[in-house]
Formats: sequence, C-alpha cells, structure tokens
Amino acid sequence: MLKQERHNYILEEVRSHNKVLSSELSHKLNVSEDTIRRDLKELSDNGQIKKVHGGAMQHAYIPFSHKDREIYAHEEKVVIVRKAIPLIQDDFVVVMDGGTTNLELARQLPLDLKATVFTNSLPIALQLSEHPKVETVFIGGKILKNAQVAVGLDVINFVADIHADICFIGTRSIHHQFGITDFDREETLTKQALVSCAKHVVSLPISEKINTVQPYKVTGIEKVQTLITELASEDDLLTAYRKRGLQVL
Amino acid sequence: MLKQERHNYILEEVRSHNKVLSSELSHKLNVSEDTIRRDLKELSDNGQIKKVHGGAMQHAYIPFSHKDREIYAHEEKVVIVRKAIPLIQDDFVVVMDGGTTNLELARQLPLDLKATVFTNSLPIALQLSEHPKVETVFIGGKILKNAQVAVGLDVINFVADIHADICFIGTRSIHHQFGITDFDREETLTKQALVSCAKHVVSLPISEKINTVQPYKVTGIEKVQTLITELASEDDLLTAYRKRGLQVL
DNA sequence: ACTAATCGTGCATGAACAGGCATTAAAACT
DNA sequence: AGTTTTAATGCCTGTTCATGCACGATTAGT
Repeated sequence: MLKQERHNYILEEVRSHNKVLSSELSHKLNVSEDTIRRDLKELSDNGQIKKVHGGAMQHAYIPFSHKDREIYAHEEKVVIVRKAIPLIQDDFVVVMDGGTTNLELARQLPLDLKATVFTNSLPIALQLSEHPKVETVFIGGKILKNAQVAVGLDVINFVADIHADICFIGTRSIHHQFGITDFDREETLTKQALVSCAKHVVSLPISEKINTVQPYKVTGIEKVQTLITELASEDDLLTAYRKRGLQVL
Repeated sequence: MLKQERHNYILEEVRSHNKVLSSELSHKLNVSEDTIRRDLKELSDNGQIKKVHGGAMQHAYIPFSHKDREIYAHEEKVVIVRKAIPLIQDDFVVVMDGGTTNLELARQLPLDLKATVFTNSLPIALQLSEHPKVETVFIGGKILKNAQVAVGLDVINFVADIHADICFIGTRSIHHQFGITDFDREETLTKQALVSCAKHVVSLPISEKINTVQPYKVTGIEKVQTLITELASEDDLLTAYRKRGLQVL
C-alpha cells in the first residue's frame, strides 16, 4: 500500500468519522504505528487534519446540531430545487433519496402541495414531518451513520412494493457514459432499488458532479429521465445528456 | 475516546444546556470525574467555558440557540435515564419507542456501549446515528407529524420479526390498574407491537404521569417488568406497582 | 456550624510520542 | 549494469502525556 493511498484513506476516515485513532489505522492498514504517526504528522503539517494525542481529528468540529443546517453550495442547490418542484404534482407518490439537494427540495416544497413522500433519509423525513399536507413514510432499515440514511435489505424489500410516480435520486457522481455512481457499496445497492421503483427518475447534481465517476454503479444513464443542474439547460457540459434523450432543465 | 472528542462534546453540551455537571459527564463519557475536572479546567483556561463548583457554564447566556433540544422536565428525565442505563448490556438488542425521555436515554448512552437499537422515532434515530458503537435500525412506516415517530402496519410487520432483549416504551400515562395508555389510536396499536417483541419491557414515566389514564390501552401492567421514575423506589406513589411485582427503580 | 460533595495536588502506570538508527526498495546518476 | 541517493518503513530508547486513585483542603447547602 502506497503512502498516498494511506493518506487518502485517512482523510476519508477523518471526514466521515470526525476522528481517527493511530492504533486503529495501524491495524487496518497493516503498518506500524510509527508510520501512521508520520502520516498524521505530515497531513497535520499540511493543515489537512488536526493531530491530537492518540490520533487525529477534523480541523473544524461540526457539531451534530448544526451539521444538517449547513448545505454545501446552497445557492446552486436552491436554483436546482426551484426547477425540480414543478415536476411534483398533487397526489403524486414521491420517492426521495438522501443528500443535501433532496433535503433542500424537502424544505422548499410548496405548503399547499398534497403528496405522499417515501424517503430513507432521516433529515428529510424530519423536515417533511413539518409539512402540513405531505404524508411522509420512512423507509426503515439500518442507518448509515455518516449519511443518516437507511440502507440494506430492509429498504430494498420495502420499496419492492412501491410504484412511485417520481424518484429523486441522490447523486454523488454522474457521467454521460457510466451513469450515476457512488462509493459506498451498500448505499449503492439501496439506491438501485429506489431507482427501479419509479417510472420517472430525476437526478439533481450540482454542476461540479457532472462527468465524475465513483467506484460503484447505481444505474445507467438510460434509466434517468430528467437531469437538473444549476446551469442553463443549453450549457455545453450537458450536451451529451441531451443527446442521450434526457430531459435537461 | 480522544481528549479532544470529550472537549468537543462538553462544549456542545454547554452550548445546548447552558451548563454541565461533572458527575453527569463522567457517567456519559465513562471517565473518572478527575479527568472531567481536568477537561473543564483546560477549557476554562482557554476561556471557552466558565468553570463553577460541580461543573461548568457557558460564558454568556444565549437564550434561543438550541431551542429545539429542550426537553420538558429535563432534570427529572436525566435522573430516570441514569437509572435506566445499567439495564442495557453490551450486545443487547434494544427497542426504543419515541418520547422525550427515550430521546434523553439515547443522548446519555455511554459512548462505549455496543448495542443494536431499533427505533421508530426520527429524533432518536438521528441522535443514535451520532453514537460511535451503536448500530441503529429505523423501523419504517408512516410518520406521525407531531410525534415524529413511525406508526402503522409497516411498523407492526417490521417488529413482528424482532425478538429484542429490552424495550423502552414511551409512556404518556401509566396506571397500576389500567396499565399503559395513550390517546392516539394508531400510535397505541404500534406501541402494542413494540411491547410484545421484547422479553423485558421498561416504562420510564416522570412521576406526574403516574396513575393517569388515556383513552386507549397499550398494555396491561403485567406485561411491564420494570418501572423507573425520578422518585425514590420506596415512594408511596409506587407501592401499588411494587405489589404487582414490578421492579421499581 | 456541620456534613457531604467537590476540588486540587501528587503519584503511579501505561499509552503515545519524538528522534535516531538500520533495512529495504525504488529512483537517479554514472 | 553498477553505484549512489533518496524515500519509506520498522524498531529502539528515553520522554511526555493522559488518566485513575488517594488524601487532605475547600465549598455549598442546610
């Protein structure tokens, strides 16, 4: 295993768990604690993490109570969500995957919209429970800690019985050739189930996710009917998707 | 657990409750009070909190910062939860109903407890997703707006397959003769299912709920093994329950 | 003023650390 | 190809850090 690989792994761990322990890393990566210490020191000197006795932590601690309030690239996501809302009609059955864009969608739903929303995301369910007319159904299952979404067999079984009008699928990466991809295997399988339970699948990526790829495939691009970004629909970046027959907004 | 983690936790706790008690922190974080004292001293020296006898406070009172975290009769519920925690052992399968007392229980779970928790409450699931070692499984279903819990057939079917070690049932009213009762029909049916999936049922009412009654019956008192209130276990109010063979804490 | 809780200090112990040294492997240079 | 350089890693040693415990001093509540 290369040093760079370890560094990437460590950074990923820190991002998702807020901390790492030297002893744990040493065990997982099969190197001595000395090496880990050197890794941590280097990353710390670069300002990428904060070294502490026994391991390292993320620089800025983002407490639980604030974490879900702040949305990365919020402006862009508001633009996207505005374009997405007209897709939802009264009495629709909607499936909403996790992700901050979908959370923003949940927040911006018109208060007079009457619909049933199935979701596997805890923050989205909480948000929707405050909506006066939307009936919220949580798709239960094992909760993935970082993402605060339910995943796994329970989810997959649950949605097998649903035929939704529209599905908003969380999109970590989308590529005109490789489709929607993600990096967590279990999450990917769950997303596959969500995608296949709706006739109309919508992806809402911010433009920086366009034409990036992650290890695991959620779905091919042909299963996605609509793509909405914060860009103008004629933007060059989206040409490939228009050509493949997607509705681009 | 890293020192820095404790510090973050303490700061967050101070911000949300305006104060912390050394004894409480010591329990929750599973370290000696000496260590907590040292933590508080350090944070205090950095000017991040104000140390006082018995714990610490935040420097300036910020009235509405964490309004959503406030729990009615919080003090009493902390007392209850303290007594409840020893009931949960490592590798237990726990079922947690909704309610603010159970939410407090989720918050106070020792960070080194390893367990699987099934819950139908969104806030509790969110809280538990922050816990490092607890595996959280959400029991999906229709979300009841006010209570933010899942109810209905989906929930009932889900728990039919579970055999839990212990179930903490949310208790709106408990009576030595009429048992646990509630006022929402659908929620009541759901609670019945939760109760019947565990060998050990625990009710955590604050004393003002003792011997009150609601329209619908969740379960008779004979199905409840343990009753925990903020009162001393010998309190007269609890005599009737002791006589009926409940463990009263 | 009395009593129990809380505090501060010092000490002991084990974990984590820094820095030097040896080994290996890859890279760069004759 | 053969040699030198450099980087990466593991191991060793003395040092620092974190923590729990003991014990006397201090404080708060009655």
